[in-house]
Amino acid sequence: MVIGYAAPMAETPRAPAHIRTLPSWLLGRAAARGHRLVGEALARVGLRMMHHAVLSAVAESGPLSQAELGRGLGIDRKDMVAILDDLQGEGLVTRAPDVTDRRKNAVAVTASGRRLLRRAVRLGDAANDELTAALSPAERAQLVDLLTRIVQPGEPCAAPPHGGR
Amino acid sequence: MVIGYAAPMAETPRAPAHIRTLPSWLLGRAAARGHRLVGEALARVGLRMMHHAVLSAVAESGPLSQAELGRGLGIDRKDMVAILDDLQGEGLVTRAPDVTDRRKNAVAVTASGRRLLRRAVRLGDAANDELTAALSPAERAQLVDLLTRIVQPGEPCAAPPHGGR
DNA sequence: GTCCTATCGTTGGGAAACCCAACGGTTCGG
DNA sequence: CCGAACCGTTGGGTTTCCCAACGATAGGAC
Repeated sequence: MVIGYAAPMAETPRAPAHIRTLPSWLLGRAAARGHRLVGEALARVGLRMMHHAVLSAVAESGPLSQAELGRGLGIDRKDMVAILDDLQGEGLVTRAPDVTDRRKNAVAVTASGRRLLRRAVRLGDAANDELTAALSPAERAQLVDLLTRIVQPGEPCAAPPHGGR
Repeated sequence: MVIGYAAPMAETPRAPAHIRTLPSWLLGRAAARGHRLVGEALARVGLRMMHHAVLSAVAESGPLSQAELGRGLGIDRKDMVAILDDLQGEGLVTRAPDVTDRRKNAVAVTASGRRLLRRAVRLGDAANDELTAALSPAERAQLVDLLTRIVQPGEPCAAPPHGGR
């Protein structure tokens, strides 16, 4: 039972049309490219994306607990431990017991952490420029706006509504 | 805790997170949400995202080889084997040796595969509607356009015309 | 015809991110 | 005092991505 098709398959190697119109698919592919670009850029200062995000959050919002960091960035607690182990091991952040709540670790950025972050920000920004090279500044701003509204469907997860007690 | 160093540039009253303005970060978060929503939806018909993508590509572009599928969808050959093993095991696609090139497998969709795909498409579309619920139709179209232009330049695994090793 | 290169499917390994569930230590309220 | 809830830690697991081989096959060079 041979299907009698005479198809020069080499002509259309791509384009499943339907899937390419789905935001979920496009988001996945675009995120993969962004992850690759930014990952390669940050690797030049020995950082990974998540490490960069944590370092940036700590440097901006002062001493934070690991749980607060995880909620704010959407990182799992398991991974947060490993990330902070790495950052602390390289002297980029400090993990000190919180004085007011001994359950928490007060994560703070060090001087060298702030210094490295400055370089990482430059590299990350450059990678993002390359990622959005096909977009005009206005289009990029629009993309950021649209994505922000997709990521936060209702309220940010940092503030759960009153009810689940 | 007041950081008292004078910012040389325009200081914003509050800069919540520099990370959240980076397209790469937003893309990652948005893609994660889309993956979760679509994944849950497709799970109701026993499909995963990649399985759905492969099934859709095969149903659209007729018999294809595994390598062509992988290039068109950006899926690794290793994973493609496993995906097709699953799809074939459930009778959704057939893997027959290509008559013109015995290296290739001619992957084709079956009747039940096409039937299941129809349901999967509806579920996937609904999940994407929920994903982009905060966007107007025009905004969603704009998002698709912007994302398409971001994904294009790289063209993940497309064969480079010249290059080589 | 014989080589040589490239591709195809398959198998192997590993990395990174994601999610869930438990445990001891701690805080807080009843 | 006791239970509920939180925190950090460790333990499972899954999925996607990338690299490198191997035998089998196709196409071209000679």
